[in-house]
Amino acid sequence: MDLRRILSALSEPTRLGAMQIVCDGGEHCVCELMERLNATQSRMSRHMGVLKSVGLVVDRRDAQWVRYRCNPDLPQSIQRIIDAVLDAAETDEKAAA
Amino acid sequence: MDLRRILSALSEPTRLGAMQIVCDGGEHCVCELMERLNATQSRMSRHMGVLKSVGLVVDRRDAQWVRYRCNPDLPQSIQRIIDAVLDAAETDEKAAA
DNA sequence: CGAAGATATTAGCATTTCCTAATATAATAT
DNA sequence: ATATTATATTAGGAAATGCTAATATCTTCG
Repeated sequence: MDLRRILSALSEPTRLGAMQIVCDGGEHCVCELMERLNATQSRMSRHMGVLKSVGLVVDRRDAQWVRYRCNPDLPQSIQRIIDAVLDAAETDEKAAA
Repeated sequence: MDLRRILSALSEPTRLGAMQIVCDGGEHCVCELMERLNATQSRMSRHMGVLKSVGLVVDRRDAQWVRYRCNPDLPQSIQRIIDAVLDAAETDEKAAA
């Protein structure tokens, strides 16, 4: 778990948005993420690749889909960061609305 | 408070190191930070400028020195992120030692 | 005032990051 | 087999980031 790379991964808005979706406990295919985050297929796939490479998410092939979900085995110190960041992101969104 | 810029600021090692020092509750001049973080004057000054511009630290002129300290008025949602990140950084360092 | 110390800023360059467009791969359906 | 759907990867370019070296600013000291 490379803290620097994790923070860097979270600092990109589309990736942060993906984490918000993916950390609801469920699984989400790239096509769903693309649509909800308004991203092209290539961009979305690439961003999910980054999140996967730093260990924040895991994926699983399911027929023609790839299902992403939050990595359930994150170290506690990292999980606390994710929780705090997602909470702050949510706070932001409410303030903006 | 721009979450994206805050995470980006924290993702740079010298700046994270500066946050670790500056968030001990005290004040620290650039010359101290440069020395402890092994950075040139220009680099250190620039990095502190970034931390200041995103609101993570505040500064104060004191004779020929500029004293930096953690911004004491951070929103709680941001403070939680800082705490979690500094904690994870410390965990990392202990693991590496 | 002129020298010295501390900090900030500028200029130029190298590296990284992110994007689009195009192409490749994998699985399903006809 | 071929077409379709979903995803990944590649290539090329634009923009952002970080560094060094040099210069400017501000404050103290003699």
